[in-house]
Amino acid sequence: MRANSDLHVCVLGYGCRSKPAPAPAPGKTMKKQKRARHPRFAFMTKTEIDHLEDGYRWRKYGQKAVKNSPFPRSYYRCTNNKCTVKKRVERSSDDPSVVITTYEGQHCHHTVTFPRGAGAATLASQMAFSAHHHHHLVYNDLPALHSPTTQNPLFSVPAMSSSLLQPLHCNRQELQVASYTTQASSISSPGSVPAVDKGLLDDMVPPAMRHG
DNA sequence: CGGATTTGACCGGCGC
DNA sequence: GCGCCGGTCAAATCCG
Repeated sequence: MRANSDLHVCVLGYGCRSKPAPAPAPGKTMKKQKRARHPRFAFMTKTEIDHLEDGYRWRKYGQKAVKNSPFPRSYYRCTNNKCTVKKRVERSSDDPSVVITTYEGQHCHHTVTFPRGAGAATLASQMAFSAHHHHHLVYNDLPALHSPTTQNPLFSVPAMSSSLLQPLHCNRQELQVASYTTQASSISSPGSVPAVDKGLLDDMVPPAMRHG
């Protein structure tokens, strides 16, 4: 059962930790890089589903109770062994119906299965990744995730266009309908955030998807 | 039986 | 220096 009745996505932003990556201290198993250098971005999804399907396969590798939230935070890693993308999933303490998903890194492969019910997650993630590619959106770091009222969302997706729920049938025009340019410009102060243009759209839509 | 999930322990960063 | 906290590991467990 997919509770996709009220899917609402807000891309919060992305950024790289500005902290210098320290030399890997002599730990027991080289504890990876403590400070990730990968681009990160987070978006909020108003959904009852904890783990949104975004077209990629994720393996859960941890779960922790976090200080600011009564809900645990889950840690996922892309199951593709060549892909180091990670994501964190947690519920907003302010609004339990809102799931905050934080992606870290970029997929080096396409989706294994195109999402059906939760296209917003994929769309938002691809938008943000694409935005990173195009240097359209630059955040120093993530804004306060736990303060949805003061955040500065880049995109807002109040309602999932039915076209987005048609996997493999999304063509350029359909996606353009859902490119949220007007939403983004109305939410953000003029000029601060460039609208999602066709170039961006072009980048976020895999070639295989375009001929619909 | 293989892959995914759970869960407690461990480690490092950071603030005090 | 110490304690808190977030992030990751890895063994155990679950599930198809």
